Amino acid sequence: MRKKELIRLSATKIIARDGFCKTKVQSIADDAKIAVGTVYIYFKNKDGILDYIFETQHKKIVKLSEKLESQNIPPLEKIKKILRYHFEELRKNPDLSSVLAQEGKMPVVYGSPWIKDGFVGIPYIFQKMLDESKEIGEIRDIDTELFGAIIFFTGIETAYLLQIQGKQDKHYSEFNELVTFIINGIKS
Amino acid sequence: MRKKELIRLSATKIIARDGFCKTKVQSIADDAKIAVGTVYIYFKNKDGILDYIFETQHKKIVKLSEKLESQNIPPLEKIKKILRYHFEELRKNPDLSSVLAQEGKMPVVYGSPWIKDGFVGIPYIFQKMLDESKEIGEIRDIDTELFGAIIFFTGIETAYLLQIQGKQDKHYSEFNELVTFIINGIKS
Amino acid sequence: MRKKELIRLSATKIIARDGFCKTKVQSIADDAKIAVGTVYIYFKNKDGILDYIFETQHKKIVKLSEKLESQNIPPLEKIKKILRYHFEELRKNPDLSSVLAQEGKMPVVYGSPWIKDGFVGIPYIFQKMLDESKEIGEIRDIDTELFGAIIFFTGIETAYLLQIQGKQDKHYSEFNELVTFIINGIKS
Amino acid sequence: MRKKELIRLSATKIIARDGFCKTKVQSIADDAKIAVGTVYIYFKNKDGILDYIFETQHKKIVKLSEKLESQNIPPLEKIKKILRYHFEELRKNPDLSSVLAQEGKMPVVYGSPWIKDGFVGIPYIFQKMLDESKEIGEIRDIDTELFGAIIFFTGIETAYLLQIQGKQDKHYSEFNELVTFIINGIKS
DNA sequence: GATGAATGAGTGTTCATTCAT
DNA sequence: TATGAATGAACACTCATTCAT
Repeated sequence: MRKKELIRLSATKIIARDGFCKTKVQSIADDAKIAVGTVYIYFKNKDGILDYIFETQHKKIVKLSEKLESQNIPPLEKIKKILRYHFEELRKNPDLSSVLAQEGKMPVVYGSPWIKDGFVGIPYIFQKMLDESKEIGEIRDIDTELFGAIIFFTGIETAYLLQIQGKQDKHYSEFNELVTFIINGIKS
Repeated sequence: MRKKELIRLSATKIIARDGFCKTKVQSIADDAKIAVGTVYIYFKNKDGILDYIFETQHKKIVKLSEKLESQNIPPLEKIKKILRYHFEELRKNPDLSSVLAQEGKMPVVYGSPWIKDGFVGIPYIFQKMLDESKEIGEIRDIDTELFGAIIFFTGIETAYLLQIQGKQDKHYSEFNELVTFIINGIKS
Repeated sequence: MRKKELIRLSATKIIARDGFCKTKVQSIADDAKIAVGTVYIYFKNKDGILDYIFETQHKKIVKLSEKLESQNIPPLEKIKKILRYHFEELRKNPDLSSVLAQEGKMPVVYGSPWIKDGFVGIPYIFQKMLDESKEIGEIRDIDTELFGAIIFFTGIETAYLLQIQGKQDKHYSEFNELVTFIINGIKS
Repeated sequence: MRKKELIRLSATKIIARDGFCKTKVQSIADDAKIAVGTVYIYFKNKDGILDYIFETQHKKIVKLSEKLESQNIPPLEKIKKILRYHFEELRKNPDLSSVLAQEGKMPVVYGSPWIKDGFVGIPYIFQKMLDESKEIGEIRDIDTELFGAIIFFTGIETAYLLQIQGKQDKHYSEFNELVTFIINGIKS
């Protein structure tokens, strides 16, 4: 596999376990069975690794949302699809949900170069969809900026909670509960 | 003020700004205008300071929930009251909402000595209330363990989001939106 | 002794032996019988230690030259006195002559904060004295900027050469030879 | 050009700018537009590059001195000729004068394999010439070992000083001043 | 010979923690 | 209690060197 991806996967595993700050670059390298120095060929520094983890996930979602935009789907449905996709990703990679939940609000992330259209950009995508939804009367009059973010972070959080509550197997049904919760919570 | 409280407040301020791991004990001491050594009279170590921040907030909520238990209030109403109280606390101390949101899921917290009946204990309180609520048919048949945690963390998250979105002044109305969102989301 | 001086002396010893770049901060700390961390209480970084060594020597010479300025001494005599003083310093501390000779022309030194009136400032002091000397016809028409520097660096170099040629004991007579060499070299 | 020479020239440029210790082999390779690995085909290690720079210059001077030996020239004249040749070399390659002045007294150089008859050998050549000169009464009774070295290093130093004082164009006249300085300094 | 990705020992620097005052 | 200088283990990052291609 491409070395950079190898490092991303090992880093996700270790950071999920130890937390970003307590994670040693050496541990990541050990897990990836490469030398420390190699990490620094692909990443400027330790922060860069975390950035890349977020960036990768961010890109996937943005790509999906762009694809959905070109389709004629009701906005709430689009939100559901993105949530489902993201949820499925996190189910397949539980460590990722830990990292996103644990490190997703760290100041370090907000100082990242990709922040301009970064992870925080996804709440904005949700906001736009909620705006559309509001216009056609699907949902009631909520603060879409706030709820865009709430919905996004609640999604990550729920995936994380399922994991620490040992309910990985119920992912599918619990996800439906979550969607029902959200939709009922905002619909007119 | 009692030195220990002084340290807690300074620590909350600094940790909110820099994140726990990047925070230096020296910075906290500087902010509190005391010597580093003094911190170690009141706290076993750096982790102990974060513990104490969570513990303090936890105790307040447990105290309130115990008081509510002795009263004859519908369970959903109890949840609302606790959320409102917590929200009000976070509004008065925005740094606290940053700390709770940023560090509340860190492994470090889960390794803390007070964890047994700790911060994570609050979701359990919510769970019990949701169970009661479910029994009397106020809400539909949800996974109360999961939703106890979702509701609790969403509360903290929302307070944090209001702050970074610069909506401190709309705290009250946004809180009502959040409560409506949650109640609508779970009611039968 | 003051810790900072202790570090300066140990650093001079170790740098003379290993060269600045190959010198480990740990070695300096070991020699000074203190912890590495202590070095960083007194110095911003490793470069700062070298700066301080130069700065200290520079200040001594500037002080002497200021004292001489206030006296009614022929300029060539002033140069002799400064050279003699510096030479005597280097004889008492052979390691210092190694450091000044070896590191005195490194780019690192030229990037130092004290460079404005720094070590390179001493050649300028010599230049002024040569200018005076030229005016009164003591010496011939030389490029005083160039020879100010040549005389200064030759002084350091000679002290260094005496050391590596194992002639520390002949310091006094060799110094007189050097002075004669310089004076004969520039006089009218 | 032969790769080894290419590397020597690039190394001289980079070392003059950054100092030997701070110079990365990668930088030299970049400047020479070759791969790092290639450097290690022509040189055993990084020190070897510096050795070669000195060795090259040393060989030229030894060659010249051997040629001069076979001619019937007064010893002082020989010294002048060598100095002039060396000076001219340094004028054509200012980076070289920086390297020789900056690194010529480093312990690293004294640990080099070619040191036995190495760069430090040139002072010895000068010493022999001064001995001859002293015998025929051209110069006064000086410590020829010391002055052989002083004269040699002063030559390098002066070339270096001319460069940092921005007097490259005056090289010729300044050189004559230097020679006059030295000859007057040592003659009977 | 030439390459440059990979290596990993080595080092500057930080910072939680201690303890003599 | 309070102090803050001193400690030294720990860690991010570098870079000379190697070797499979």
